[in-house]
Amino acid sequence: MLYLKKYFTEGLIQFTILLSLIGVRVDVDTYLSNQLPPLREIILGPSSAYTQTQFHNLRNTLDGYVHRDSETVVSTSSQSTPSITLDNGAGLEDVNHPNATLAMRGGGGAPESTYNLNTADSSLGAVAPEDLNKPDIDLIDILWRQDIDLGAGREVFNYSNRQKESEEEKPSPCENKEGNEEQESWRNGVNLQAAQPVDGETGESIPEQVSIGSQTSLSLQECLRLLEATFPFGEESEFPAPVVNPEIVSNEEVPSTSQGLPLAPQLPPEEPQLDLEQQWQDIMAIMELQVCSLFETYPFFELSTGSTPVNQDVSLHQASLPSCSQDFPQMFSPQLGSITITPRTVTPRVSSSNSSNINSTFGATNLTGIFLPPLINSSSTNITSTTILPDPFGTLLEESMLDEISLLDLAMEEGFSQAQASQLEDELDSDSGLSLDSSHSPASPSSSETSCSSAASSSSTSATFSEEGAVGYSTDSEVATAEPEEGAVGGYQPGFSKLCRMSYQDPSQFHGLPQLDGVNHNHTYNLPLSSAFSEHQDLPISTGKKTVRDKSHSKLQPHPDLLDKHASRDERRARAMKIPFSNEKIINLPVEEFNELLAKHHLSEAQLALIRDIRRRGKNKMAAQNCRKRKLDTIINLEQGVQDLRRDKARLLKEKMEFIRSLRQMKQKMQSLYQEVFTQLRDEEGRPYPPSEYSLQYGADGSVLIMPRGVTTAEQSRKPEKKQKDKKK
DNA sequence: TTAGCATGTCATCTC
DNA sequence: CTGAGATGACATGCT
Repeated sequence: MLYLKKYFTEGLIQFTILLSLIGVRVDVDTYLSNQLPPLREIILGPSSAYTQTQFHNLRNTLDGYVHRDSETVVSTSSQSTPSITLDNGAGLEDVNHPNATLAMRGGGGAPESTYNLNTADSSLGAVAPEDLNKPDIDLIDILWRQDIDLGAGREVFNYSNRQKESEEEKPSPCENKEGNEEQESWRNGVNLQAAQPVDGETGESIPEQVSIGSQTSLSLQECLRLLEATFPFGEESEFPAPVVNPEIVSNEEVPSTSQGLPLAPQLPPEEPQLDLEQQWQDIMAIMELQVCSLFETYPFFELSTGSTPVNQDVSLHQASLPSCSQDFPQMFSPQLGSITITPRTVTPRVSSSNSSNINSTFGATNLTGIFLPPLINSSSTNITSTTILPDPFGTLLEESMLDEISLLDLAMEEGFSQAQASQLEDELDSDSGLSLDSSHSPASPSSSETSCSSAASSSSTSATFSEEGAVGYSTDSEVATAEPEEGAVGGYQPGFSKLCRMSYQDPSQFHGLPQLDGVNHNHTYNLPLSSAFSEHQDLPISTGKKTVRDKSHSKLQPHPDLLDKHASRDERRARAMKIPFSNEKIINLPVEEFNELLAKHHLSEAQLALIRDIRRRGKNKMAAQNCRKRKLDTIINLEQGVQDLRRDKARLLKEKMEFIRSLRQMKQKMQSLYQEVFTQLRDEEGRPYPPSEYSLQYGADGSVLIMPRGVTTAEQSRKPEKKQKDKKK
């Protein structure tokens, strides 16, 4: 845990210092006004559990701007032991407040959470400039380390300390001495629980009965108005007066696991957390990789050279998610900080409420639940860990299913050169087993037909295609001219047909592999030469492979026997059987013309049978070629579809990451508003409400209540009128 | 010599 | 029923 904390601490410090240096100011009003419509539902969404929330004290930023002081988010608790004393599960209790409108409770949005350094991640995620580069980080780190070297411990950055100073400068007029003391102690991370009555049976502190009357400070109204303006709780314009029901308060004493406030063991054993730490370290390592390779240098060039790029893109945001859950226990539990600072304050109240209960608190009526992730009530015990970890890990695993091509596609979109992409793709391997972009072995120079076929089916280079095609064609012509006697026999000339009929209009289409997008889906490449060729016009153009071979032989040994030797079997048979017309005619003539042709000649049965076999085989041959071509086209189309889908997947993933980032920012802002409002609340005596005992809730009707923690929703439903207090929205 | 590939052929099925 | 096409399986030849 210490390691993790250090991680977060340093990260937060670096970031916050940077923010201070650059004077980042976040315009909450503008942002929220624009983002609010979906905000509520987003916040209420299931992913809320992942969202890091953070209570930032915005006392001094009521002007609608959130100035994030770098030091305000630094917490001494970061160095402390993980939170243990979880609040009574404010969220859990919230669930039990069906009628809860904005309820005031203690502890929920504990400002202490603001102190937690673990918010660094969320801060980074929320406000970190995307262009934050490593030198900046290094500079910040150096500055921070200098502070440390100068003797400024991390406590120097403790928000509470600074808050003290801030309060000294701006004392609240409504605060009386008691209130100041309480608030100070609260802000200093002192466990208020220790100073409050604790139920001896349950270990839960008994919330102080507070009657929020008309003396609610004006700042409360202002804050609520601000909150209302930025958060549409409902149509109700007035908040019910928050009234504390003594019964409810008393009921808090009831040990209720149902409230998610089971008595938890105190500090969990140190050892069981070691594994957790290790796991977190692993996650952090992944996050670092992602941050470095994806966000800061999103272009792929690092991915291609770095570790497996696959999951970096995928799990970046996912990996960051655990951090929020990790943060919450400390962020939102006042006791956590107190424990860290004053371990003696650890009480049996430590809550180890499990996530299931916590999740159940994520009701729509639970304002705290909105702002505070479920884990707010979780301690850093193993229970919590086990409940938290599966999610990020599961997500990682799930996202790991994203194939490498997603990143590859992203790279392509990002301008990744095709060569690099191809290289990367090769490295990433292909599950198709098909290498469409494979460098096709050049067709045999001695086979024009082969070259054509190869070019068609195997996507040979255009150079090979055009060159050999031309060669093949001229060769055939030469042969045809040189050896007209072949025509007498009439032969099947698939090669000639291909050369003449195949319409690979643009051999260059076969460039741009591996997609083979330009593959021309022409299934007519095997159509024989026009049947207009008469028998006497039939040229002795044999099949391509034979033609080329004939070419070489024709110049050296133009003997017909040798030519016949290389003719197709059917051609030879046809010659042997003295078939009076060409195989091309036999094969390609329409049935009627074919029958007429047969009728014109007196042929023996053997000749007729041979002719029919030749026709059958010839047609089947073309059919087979077409079939193969179709297969290839299908594969190519499928691959293209896969690529498109991968591109879409990568794009959607990118959008998802952006959404998550945006959501995180919005949640942080809402959390800040929550805290701001809460910290402005004063009871009738002018004292602030301890966040450990009260929390804000809003109801479906839009009313906002401040409710004491530990009050079940059932109790609320029974006596809501006693607890609710309409507040100006 | 062998593997891989392109092509041809056959059998079978469908229309 | 026949012819044509489609397709799986196998054979053949080439690199």
